[in-house]
Amino acid sequence: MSEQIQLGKEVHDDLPPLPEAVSVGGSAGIAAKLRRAIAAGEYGFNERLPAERELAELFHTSRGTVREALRRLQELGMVDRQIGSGTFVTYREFSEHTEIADVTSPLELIDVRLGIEPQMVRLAVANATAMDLEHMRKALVRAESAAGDSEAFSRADAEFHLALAECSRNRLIIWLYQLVNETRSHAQWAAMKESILVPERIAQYNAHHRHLYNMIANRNLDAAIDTIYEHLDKARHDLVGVHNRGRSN
Amino acid sequence: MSEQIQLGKEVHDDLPPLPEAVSVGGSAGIAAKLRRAIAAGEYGFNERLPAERELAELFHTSRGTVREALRRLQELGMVDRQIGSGTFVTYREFSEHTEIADVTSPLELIDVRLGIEPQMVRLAVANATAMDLEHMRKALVRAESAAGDSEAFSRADAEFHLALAECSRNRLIIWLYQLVNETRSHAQWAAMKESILVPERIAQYNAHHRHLYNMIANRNLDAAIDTIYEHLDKARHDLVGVHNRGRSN
DNA sequence: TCCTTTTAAACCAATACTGGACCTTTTTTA
DNA sequence: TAAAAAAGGTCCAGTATTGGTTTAAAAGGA
Repeated sequence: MSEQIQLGKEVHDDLPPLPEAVSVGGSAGIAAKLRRAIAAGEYGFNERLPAERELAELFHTSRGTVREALRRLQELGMVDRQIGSGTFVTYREFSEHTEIADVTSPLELIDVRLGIEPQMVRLAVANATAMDLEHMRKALVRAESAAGDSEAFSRADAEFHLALAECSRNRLIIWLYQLVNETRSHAQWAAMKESILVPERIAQYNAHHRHLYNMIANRNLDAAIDTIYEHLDKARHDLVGVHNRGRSN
Repeated sequence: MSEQIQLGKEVHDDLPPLPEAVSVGGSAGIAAKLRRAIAAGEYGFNERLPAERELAELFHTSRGTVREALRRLQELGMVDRQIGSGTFVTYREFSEHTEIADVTSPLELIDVRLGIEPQMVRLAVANATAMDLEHMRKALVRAESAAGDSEAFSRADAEFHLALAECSRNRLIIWLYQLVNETRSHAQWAAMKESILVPERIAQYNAHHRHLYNMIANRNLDAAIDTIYEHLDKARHDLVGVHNRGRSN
């Protein structure tokens, strides 16, 4: 394992050892090896695999065979490939929090947020420091500049709400909300992002965010509370709308 | 989702013969390395990372690539960047429950409960089954019969509130409340229990519990909500003498 | 033989990386 | 107090890399 991270040293490509890597099976064998390497965490979530041409050389095979192997991994949902960019791992290693995320529905999640976030807002109005507010503002700006990209907005949105949690200056709340955010970033919700986060809704959410930020900065408790309720109510409404439409086939 | 890890057959092949590509992966790879370095504690909370130009040299890459990697880390909420100052770690490690319990004050805990429990009550009124109510009633009876023993009451109290969480039929809420309860039962409370849980207060708490149970069983939302607020307000008051009138939904 | 897989090469389109230069802000130094 | 240094923010054009595709030949197995 030269996975060591030594920033003070040279990060050099020593050519990796390659003992009979081409032992069995053509593309199938290579796919199996890559799958195991990913499952073992050798390539973490969102990390990039070596380029196809590079893998071909490492496995002493041709690029076409490597591509066939990667195609299988893609079918398994373990990697995602992008022209000009690379092949990225989409497989998440199981964490201690993964199980709960897998059995939590988006609606349940909203119900939890309806409990926690208004309280976060109350505490934020009382406790937020200038630096907390600055973090919030930065996430806000990022979310606003990602108006067209549902994926980028989703990330910035999570960051904004986490910044809100940090405004509460309550470490337990921050910690709980990190777990909520983790749940939030998981599968069921991910599948829905594209259909829910249309530009019009993103604009509305951003408007809520900005108003919420202003009200917290102005220490206007009642208006801030109203805004967060409006925000979450709308999120739930948008969510239920998707469900209803989905059932009507 | 758990089928990828299942390999009961176990080919005799060695574990991942695949070389880990250390210095490949572009900006994603560099982001991954930095993320691991931070998670490993190589750069602690609020510590400054090397300057972008330095990192570029260390990783044998250009500044733009390093900036892209730092941008990802910023999106993950792991670092914050200040013009003229540098890039600072904002990531705190809360790996184990005991750690968060160590840094959580009783007041912080009450603030969290003030957010979660009223929502639990709302959901309980809507979703509680007969069996859920029976669990609650049993814990209630146990708490009432422990009127003289602060330790026994404390356990029964935790059980009662957990039963309340289960009435919500929301798995995420139940899971979160288990964590809250864990924090709640942590050592630093032990000393306080004796001074706070005098028989008179235990009697009041029990009265709250019974009323809350009745209101939920009768599906009386408003009265149930009022009761849980009264209960938590009193707990908070008993802690620090501060009265909270934070309800505003 | 016939069919599938693998190899090899070239080209395409999309994206990322590079290596500057110059800016504003912050920090340090003289 | 003023100047210098250092840090992140931004922009640019040129170059390199990456996955996608096609083609044809070679290899391997039933």
